[in-house]
Amino acid sequence: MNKGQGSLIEALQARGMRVTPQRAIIFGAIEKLEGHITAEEIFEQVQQVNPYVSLATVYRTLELLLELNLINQTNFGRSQAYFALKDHGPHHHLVCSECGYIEEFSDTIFNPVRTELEEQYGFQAHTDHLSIFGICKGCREKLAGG
Amino acid sequence: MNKGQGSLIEALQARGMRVTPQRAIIFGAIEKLEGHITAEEIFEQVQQVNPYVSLATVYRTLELLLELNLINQTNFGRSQAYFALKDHGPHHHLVCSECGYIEEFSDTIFNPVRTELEEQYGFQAHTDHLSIFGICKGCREKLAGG
DNA sequence: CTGCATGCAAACCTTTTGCAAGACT
DNA sequence: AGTCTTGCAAAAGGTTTGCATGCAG
Repeated sequence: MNKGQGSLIEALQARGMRVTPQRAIIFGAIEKLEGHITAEEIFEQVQQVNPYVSLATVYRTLELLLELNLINQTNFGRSQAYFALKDHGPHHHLVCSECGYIEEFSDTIFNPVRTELEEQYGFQAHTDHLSIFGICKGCREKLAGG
Repeated sequence: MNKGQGSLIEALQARGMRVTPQRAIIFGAIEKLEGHITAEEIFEQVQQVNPYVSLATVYRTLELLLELNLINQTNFGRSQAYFALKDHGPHHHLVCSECGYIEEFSDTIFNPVRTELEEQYGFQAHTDHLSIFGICKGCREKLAGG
């Protein structure tokens, strides 16, 4: 599923979109940071490669990637948006309310829920990228212990 | 479970917090609007009672209610925050990506998911207020038909 | 009376946008 | 060459904050 380095460039080219240096740098940053990252984080990473790329361009590029369905956007209950490459299957996140730790888990766990919603409400759920809050293993042990 | 009118005032008094006229008006607005409402909506409703209450106070009061765990905050994938009284049991929302329609469903549907997360990840999930996106019944029919 | 709450306005943070200049195909 | 993209800076939208004043307890 993972398309490796340069996948975003190829994806863009395949759709006949322009691959500008800025976009290439931004793609590189996203691929390097790999995970759920904010526009600001991408921007900082981009700055290290070329300080003349603007934040506006980062946002515009993210918008483009969203339109092309190459990344997805979430906000883990926080004020900024988090972005991630869509290169490793549908999944969701456990977000620890104590320490902020984020762990992935597979979408398959939601299969029964999806079925239920379909049957009960006629609702076709796109369980794309949920964030479930709670207490992670580590924090539970810490809290229990002391 | 529903504590009826005035419940917020009582809850505040019980905790020894001040009940100012502004807070009373804001509480009234929240109880009247009953549902998932934005700070702005609360503000507008409050204005109809007393136009001298400020938006800042609305926000400060909402913050207070959050701290006291009397309301919860969600953002249905949108930029503003939505608030709701915590007076009718744990539940979640189906948000239609087509028409914006929002429907509630009970938390019990997540029981298997919670168990699974506990067993697999040691994660204690607080499935408080999830928003699941998808296509609602009405829109599915419309899309299928036309 | 005292400290917490308020109003106002300005600050803040994240994201979006208008416009002229520049670069990709 | 023509169109799409960029940078800059300003605007926008939602939320928070500093400070002097006012009111609840």
